Amino acid sequence: MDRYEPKDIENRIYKEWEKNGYFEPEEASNKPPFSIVIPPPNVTGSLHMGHALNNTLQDILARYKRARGYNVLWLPGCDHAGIATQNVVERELKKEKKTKEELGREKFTEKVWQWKEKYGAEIMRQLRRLGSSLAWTRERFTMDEGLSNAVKEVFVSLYEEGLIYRGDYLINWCPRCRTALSDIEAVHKEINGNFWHIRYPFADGSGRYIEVATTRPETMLGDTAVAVNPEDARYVDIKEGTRVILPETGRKIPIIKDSYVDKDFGTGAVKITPAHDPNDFEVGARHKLEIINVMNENGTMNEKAGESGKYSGLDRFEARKRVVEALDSLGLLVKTEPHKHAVSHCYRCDTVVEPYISTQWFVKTGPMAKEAIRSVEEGRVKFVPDMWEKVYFEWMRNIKDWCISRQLWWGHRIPAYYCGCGGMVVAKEAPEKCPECGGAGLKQDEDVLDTWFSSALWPFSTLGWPEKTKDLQMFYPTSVLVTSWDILFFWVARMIMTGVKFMGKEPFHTVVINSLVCDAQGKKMSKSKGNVVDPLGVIESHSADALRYTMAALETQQRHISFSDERLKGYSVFMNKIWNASKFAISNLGGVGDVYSGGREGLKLPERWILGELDSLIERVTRSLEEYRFSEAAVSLYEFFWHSFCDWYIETAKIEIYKEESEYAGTVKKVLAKVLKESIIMMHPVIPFITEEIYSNLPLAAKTGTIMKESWPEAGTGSAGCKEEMETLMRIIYTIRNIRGELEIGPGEKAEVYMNLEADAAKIAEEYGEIIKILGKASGFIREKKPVFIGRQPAGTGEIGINGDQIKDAAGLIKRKSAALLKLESRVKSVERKLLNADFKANAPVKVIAEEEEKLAKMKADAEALKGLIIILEKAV
RNA sequence: GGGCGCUUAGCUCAGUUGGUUUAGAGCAUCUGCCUUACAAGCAGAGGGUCGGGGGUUCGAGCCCCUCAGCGCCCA
Repeated sequence: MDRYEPKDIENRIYKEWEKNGYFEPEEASNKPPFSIVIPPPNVTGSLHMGHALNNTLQDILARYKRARGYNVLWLPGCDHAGIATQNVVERELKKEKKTKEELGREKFTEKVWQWKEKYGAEIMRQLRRLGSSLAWTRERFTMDEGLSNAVKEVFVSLYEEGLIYRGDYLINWCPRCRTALSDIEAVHKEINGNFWHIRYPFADGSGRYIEVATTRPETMLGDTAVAVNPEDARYVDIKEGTRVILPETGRKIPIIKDSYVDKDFGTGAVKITPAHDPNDFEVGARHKLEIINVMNENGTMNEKAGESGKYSGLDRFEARKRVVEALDSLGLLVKTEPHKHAVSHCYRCDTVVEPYISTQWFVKTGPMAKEAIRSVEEGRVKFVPDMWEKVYFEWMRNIKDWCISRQLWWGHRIPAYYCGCGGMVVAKEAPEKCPECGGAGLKQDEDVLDTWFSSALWPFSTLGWPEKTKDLQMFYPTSVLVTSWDILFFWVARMIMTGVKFMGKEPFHTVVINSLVCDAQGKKMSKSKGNVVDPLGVIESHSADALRYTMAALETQQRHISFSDERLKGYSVFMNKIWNASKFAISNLGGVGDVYSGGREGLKLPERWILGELDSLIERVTRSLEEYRFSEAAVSLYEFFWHSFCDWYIETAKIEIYKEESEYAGTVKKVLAKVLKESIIMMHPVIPFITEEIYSNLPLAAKTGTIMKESWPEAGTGSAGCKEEMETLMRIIYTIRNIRGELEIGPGEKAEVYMNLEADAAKIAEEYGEIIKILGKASGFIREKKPVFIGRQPAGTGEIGINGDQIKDAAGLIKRKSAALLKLESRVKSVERKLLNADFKANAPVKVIAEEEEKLAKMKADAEALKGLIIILEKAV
């Protein structure tokens, strides 16, 4: 075993695992199934910190469950990310000064497929680098034939049931991507805009006018009414239907009354533009208003914008400026006031989204949402942490219909076919004849489906549905979904809806919501902020294991976790610690054969103790993982391995091992082997590489070929009671070290130790004097006090001291000790008060009272000892 | 406007049903050490009264109310 070189070792080990098929589930198995489907990353993307966290957690569960005897499937794949992928390929084309239109649909999609092959493979490579134990034979892509078939099946079925419909509605339109978006793809952002107050003159030539206020003056060109609240006193004299002249168009539009208008906001009069505002669209529908669309698909104004198309061809923002200028010059602009308001932006390209009227396909979500709400209400799907259930309910109970058509070329083409006669067929396969007129030449819908429509089917489409495959039978419903909360609505909610609808069963029983990874300052990582940490870079400079440990340790079920270099470095150092401790153990395990498997009776205190600690570690880590408390598991393992195993057990073991002749050394080595082996098995889900490498070097007889085939350890028994004994021993040593520190006795210098301990502690000190001597660097023990000694009382066990003839800083020591005494005395008082309280005595459990009394006694003894010490020190000054 | 979350040591965070310590960890700080697994280390030390206020209780960081600050989601 030479120096640990994570990079070479990690690559080599991963290849071995994959080659040996360790990631694949057993085909025929008696083991209970455990399955997870990966949240499919975009083909356009590369691995970011969010993926690193998300996949680390999934891998921890997969590896843990394998060790627990489950037949595990963790299914890999990626999704086609319609808009995003089309965008990047279009950008590529632009470099060659070409457009997708020049290429044509077929050639263009070919190009995208080439892109997908290249970059999809890249992200899968990165997942491998992270150590993900994904079943690569099951890799899927949302546009695979099978998954595409599932999409068609679902579309047709929902259509036939009336849950998918087509119609003209106001949708969110991205003028840059030139496609419709769903409501959740339009992201609200606070914008510093203006509120323009505009006068619309009455058509009767009276010179009277009505003042409206708007944040979007350019849309006035499409106004078809002005609305006021019927209760508004300012407008009671105006009869409904009174006409005003719409400036810049010359059109006459009516004043209508609708309680939708907030009379306390602005002027109380609202311009109504049904084609360009969702609320106005509804008002328009109620009042049967004309809908005038004044824009083109690319966000420019069309020929209907202004008198004789005055604004036609202008970009909407330029048109806004011109309209305001024109109104100003006409004297119709009353004022411009700054106004902060929410504006929708495209979640893919951040362009301001245009509410736009067009023909689109929608999913009627109500009925499916109702079922999906029940799934969570009735506990068939649980969220971890459960706080997310509230968020889920909130959204699901107010769900809107889902616009699923996208004006793109990359994606699942909508299986609807149109005939010249006006007929339409929705079918999985292209029909030969129009069912209405019998004519041939039906044309398929040009549009594709929202990527999330196919992602919604992921838990069963990936397993082969609608075919009745073995995988589907064995692994659906999947067990756990691990994902980030930012796609709770996009993905999780919709999977539950389709799962219940098409499989009759929820797609998973638990949704583990992982945190969003932010930078060290808690800010969201983003390219524009330049605070993005590249996980591959971290893996290169540290190791995949260090990154994974950091991720696990940080995952405390908060919304955000802060990734910092210091934290990473800390766990990187821990890897080194593990490596070195293992190196020590392995170099001493020659010839032990196997790990200790005997009872605890014949063992000495350190062995009994460390095995007991191991027992409780096993219980703790197991419980933590069962409850998806990743940080707790990681922290427990760290604490145990470093501070129990390395700091104490290895140090005591050395004493025995280094002895020339020690019969007991063989037992110590076996215990050492057991603790190390079981520790690395438990750490393996978090840090698979280093644990595999250590495992392969363990000189033990009974080993499988890989740590991946080892079973999860089981807690033993028989160490009860030794925890306190060991702690007494440790406290004696700790006290000696503490005194040495205060006396500034160098580590090379040995000191005579005075001990006067109570019975139990004295017995331990007697029996394990050698350990105390070596770890406390004592030259010997004495029973008589020297004239000047310094002692600190290990609570309740007696007195310990070191000859303090050469106290270097007595004054400083007195100061410190006096402060400590003061603190202690105030605590003594507080506990005394508690014990004097009759109500406490009456109501508290006996056990608690006894504990408090014991606590008080110890504190009092400590205080007395401190007092004594201070007196001695004062004499010494 | 509706909803949710957060506020514990200088920093980042634990603290699982209210009573395991005298509220913990890592990093940072201070002191002393190259002790044959590890200086990416070892030994020791200092540091918080748990955002403010009120309440429930024998007892609250943990439950309730309220105020303040920060953040997020939905409209």
